[in-house]
Amino acid sequence: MTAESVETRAERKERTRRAILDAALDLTEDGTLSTLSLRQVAKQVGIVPTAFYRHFASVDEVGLALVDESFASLRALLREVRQGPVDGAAQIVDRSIDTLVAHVHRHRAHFRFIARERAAGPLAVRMAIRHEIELCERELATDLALLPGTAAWSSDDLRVLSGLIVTSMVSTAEALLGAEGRPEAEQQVVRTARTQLRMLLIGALNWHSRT
Amino acid sequence: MTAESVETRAERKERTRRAILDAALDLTEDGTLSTLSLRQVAKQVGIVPTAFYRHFASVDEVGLALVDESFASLRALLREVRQGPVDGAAQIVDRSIDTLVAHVHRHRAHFRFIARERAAGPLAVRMAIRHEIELCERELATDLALLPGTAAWSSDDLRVLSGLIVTSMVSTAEALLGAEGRPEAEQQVVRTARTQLRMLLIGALNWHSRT
DNA sequence: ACTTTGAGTGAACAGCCGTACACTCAAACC
DNA sequence: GGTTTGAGTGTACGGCTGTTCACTCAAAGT
Repeated sequence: MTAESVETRAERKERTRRAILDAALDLTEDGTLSTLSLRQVAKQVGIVPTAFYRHFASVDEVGLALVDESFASLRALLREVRQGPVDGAAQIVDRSIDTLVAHVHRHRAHFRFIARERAAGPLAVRMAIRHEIELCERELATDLALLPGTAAWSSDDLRVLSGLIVTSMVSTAEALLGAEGRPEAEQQVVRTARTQLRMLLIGALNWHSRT
Repeated sequence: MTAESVETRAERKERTRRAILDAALDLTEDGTLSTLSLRQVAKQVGIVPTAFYRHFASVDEVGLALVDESFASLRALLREVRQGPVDGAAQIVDRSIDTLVAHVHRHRAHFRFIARERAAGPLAVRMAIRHEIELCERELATDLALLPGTAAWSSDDLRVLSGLIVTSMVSTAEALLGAEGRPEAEQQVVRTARTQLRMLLIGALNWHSRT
């Protein structure tokens, strides 16, 4: 029988590649990308150090791949929030934060990775992350332009507000990671985030460009 | 004659200690504390590796000392801003941001260090930084309580607002570091920060606790 | 069936790492 | 003036690092 060769060659390669990414994600939980050694990764994956080069030219490239992955899932999250109904402001706030919390739970390792490397990673990785966050800000700004009340806003002011919101959400995500596994601390973070977003929204509603 | 022994023993030790801290600050410009090796530091200072232990038990302890230093100067900054006159809101915003910009220029290395290690440093260092930032938030909250218009605010809401402001200032500082040496980019960051703080202020002025 | 391809192997290398240990020798102390 | 102290020295060690090179050997291509 030789039951249908269960794994094609490309599949096996892809599986190893995934294993490398997962190992890197796991091993950066303590330490940075720059402290992550190729040999540690290889050992955890179960391959010999030199086999690593069949998949990536350096550890930094693994970092860039992880940035792509992380923001791919984050963009999926944002799309999800965005296509929801535009009901009251309070509902938008609550729904956004609930979605963020769920996503941080689901992709904790990715968020931790981004939070760390955003400030401390290799230059190329830092630049990639900064670029992705800027894309998020831009997308949010175009969405905000569609909201009632922002008709008279300058595009600069829209970008400023979206920057403010993104910054607040990033720091909320970081706080959630810090509250790991302590439900009451996490609830506190969620309450704070809700109030923060509402304050921001009130500021926005009373804002008039060109004052 | 033997002209007054120019350096006492304790002075010399202190000078070496400073040299170690400066070297660490300089060498972390590329890489993190965890990638910083005791041997690199020793070489830059001009001492043999083992002499390092006369001053610090580990690289992490150097990190903690640097956290102390950084926030000592930051607290001086905050005191300076705080004791200024309480004129119009716009003046407070402008003065705060100008002071921040000046301070980031003066202590760029320290700010870079904090920005990096806040997310990526050793656990003890991360905790120390988080604690210091929390102190800043608390002090700001008590100052905000003295401002007109916040009389009816709950203490929770005061903390939330001060958290929002601190977060915004931290991200402004990070943006300033990113705009290193490009004056037009830096001016853009300053303009954005001003608008952000004003939006926050408007949100605060229209806020009513317990809604 | 024969050839090519390429993921994974295994030994070897030069270099850096932290740290242990025994030491010097001048300032500080009594 | 003799003794103690302690910052800085020099050597040596085992362990981990990235990268090289020549290799196997089964799947894929022809």
